[in-house]
Amino acid sequence: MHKLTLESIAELAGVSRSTVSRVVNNQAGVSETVRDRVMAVIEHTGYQPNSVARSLATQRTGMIGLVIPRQMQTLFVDPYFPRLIQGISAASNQQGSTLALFLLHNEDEENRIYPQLLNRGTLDGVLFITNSTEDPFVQRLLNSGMPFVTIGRDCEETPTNFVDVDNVEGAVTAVSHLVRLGYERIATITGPLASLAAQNRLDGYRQALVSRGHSLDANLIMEGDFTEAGGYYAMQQLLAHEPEAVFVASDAMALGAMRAVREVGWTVPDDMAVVSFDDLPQAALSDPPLTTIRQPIKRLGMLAVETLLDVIANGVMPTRRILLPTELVIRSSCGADSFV
Amino acid sequence: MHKLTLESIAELAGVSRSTVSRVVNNQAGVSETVRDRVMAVIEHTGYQPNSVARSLATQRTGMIGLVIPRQMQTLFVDPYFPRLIQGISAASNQQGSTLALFLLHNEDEENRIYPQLLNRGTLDGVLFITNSTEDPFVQRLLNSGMPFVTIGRDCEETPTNFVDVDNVEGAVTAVSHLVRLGYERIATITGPLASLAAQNRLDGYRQALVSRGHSLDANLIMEGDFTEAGGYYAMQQLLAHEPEAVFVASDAMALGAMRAVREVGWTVPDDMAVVSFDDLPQAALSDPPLTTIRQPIKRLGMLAVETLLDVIANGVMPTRRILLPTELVIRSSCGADSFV
DNA sequence: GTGAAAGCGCTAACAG
DNA sequence: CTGTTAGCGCTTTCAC
Repeated sequence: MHKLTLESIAELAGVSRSTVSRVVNNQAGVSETVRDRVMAVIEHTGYQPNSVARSLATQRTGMIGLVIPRQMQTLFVDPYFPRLIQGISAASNQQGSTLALFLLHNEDEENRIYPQLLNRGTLDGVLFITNSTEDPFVQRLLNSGMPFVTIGRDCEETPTNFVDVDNVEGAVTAVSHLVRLGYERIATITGPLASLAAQNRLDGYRQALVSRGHSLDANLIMEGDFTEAGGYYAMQQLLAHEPEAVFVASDAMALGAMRAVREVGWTVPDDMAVVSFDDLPQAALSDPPLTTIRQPIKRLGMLAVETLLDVIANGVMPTRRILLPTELVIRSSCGADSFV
Repeated sequence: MHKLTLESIAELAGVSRSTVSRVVNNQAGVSETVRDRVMAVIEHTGYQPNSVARSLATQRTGMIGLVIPRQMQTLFVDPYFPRLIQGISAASNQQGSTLALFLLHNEDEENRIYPQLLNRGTLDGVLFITNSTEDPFVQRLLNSGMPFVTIGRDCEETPTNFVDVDNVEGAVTAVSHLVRLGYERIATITGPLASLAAQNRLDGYRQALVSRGHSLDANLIMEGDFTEAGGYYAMQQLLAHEPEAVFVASDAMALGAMRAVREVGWTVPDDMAVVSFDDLPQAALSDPPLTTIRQPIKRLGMLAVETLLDVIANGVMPTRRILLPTELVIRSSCGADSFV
């Protein structure tokens, strides 16, 4: 089997290279008969255009990069990453793009790989996962003119395209639910406040309380780190201040928090109502099952790709800033049952 | 800033395109002075060669594809995938390759994407994750002449390059440990036997018992599905046959199995010793902590990449068939403590 | 040591 | 409607 090129197909079909090119790219201006003849040859030979050559000619590769800097490697501990990447991959398959993955493990790799991503003409665009509002790579992306969309970064100052879950709204929903159920002393265990998601959820907590006429008590706010152990420890601190209910900024922390509650002989939700955030698979299986805010992670990944392709095709303006709504999933940890 | 090409650098440095190319590619046959001069211009302008053009000329893209067919989407439920992909990514960064990710979600996508992977000249090689001995894609890879390495597939008939954890040896180690501790009635909960890893671990269980002069009892072999619930259910069946110890083919199933043991009022390891497989983070945190076989997953990913690059550079012969050793991690679920 | 020239396989004006 | 002709940016003989 000889190497198949446009040229050889053209020869076999008795037409010129351009005609074959037109047929392959489904362009108008080819007669039915010729088109059919060429198609037949293509089918028969199993010809596939060389995408590298095409990229060189069109200055487009059809490839998008997913960049995950080293701070974000924490993604890998929970099921966030797998679901996100499934969404991203599904959308990029569907749109005919190919996905290049760049996990940066250390600063050296970042220094070596970032310039390559930006200058070598390999990528049509970049998806960048971050939750810091001041990652230096964003500035470099901006300077390079490379189309990009960030996932999980909403920054007021430099208007960049981003998609994220609406963490503020989710937290407001969670806390409002507790208020509605009649709890008075509502505490929160936050994520690490260096993370934007953690900040946003804390903001939501505050907004919900204030808008419902509750006062804020600094003793009822405890910083965690999104891990089970962190939630456990934070709850131990919190217990001294006797909250009736707590909004925990992640399911993993909620599991730890409930462990701490159990250990002092209290029960959830009777002595302490819990609402958390994420809706991991474990959330439904815990004892008691968690009332939590479900994040549409896979959807978020798909939307990120669609937004990026839109930016690539239609330019950066206007800036796309997309927040995805969350959903309150009511189970028993909040004590809603007793009110029904 | 004008577009930077070899041509423009050549002009700035007052030399020809070929000379710049030689400098960029670190080839011999350029005088010190000229080389330095060219280097200076490159540094100063920040020139990066266009990799698409280079690929077209060299017929190499420096890109490897990681293909995950739909059966393997189960990878995403446990921490296997994140760790594997971290290893793959680390090695491919280190070797200067770029990694393209193909998650195939359904048959349509497989049909559409497989031909593209094989013919379009985009990929230098493919890493294929599977645990079926008869995936049709392997045959297509073979026919296409595309260099590839399989992860998790050891098939005697068609000799293909693969890397995997040595599941047989791991299981032998686990079961031998139980035998050594003096247990007589040793059961096993297997993975789904459609999976090669599950088969291998069952083989190891049998080998260990037979080689130690124990007899095999079909009542002590129960098929699970690698999930917590599956392990729970399998153990419930097993309890009727009163085993003293059990080798469970995954940590997740072991957690379920221990739950079933607890529910009938038995304790681990006094009434039932448990050894499992994987060494997930949870294995150390369970009650009691699991004695288990640790798999070097990240290492496996790195090795897969190195093997693939070796195949790409040096041809498919001889066939590389690499099995990575596992490690027995002794904690308390096997009752070893009481013997120390 | 250095440069000229011929591709790599495709797209995209521009003619006819 | 179809073919001719330049490129896309780089590598790689082959002369000098």
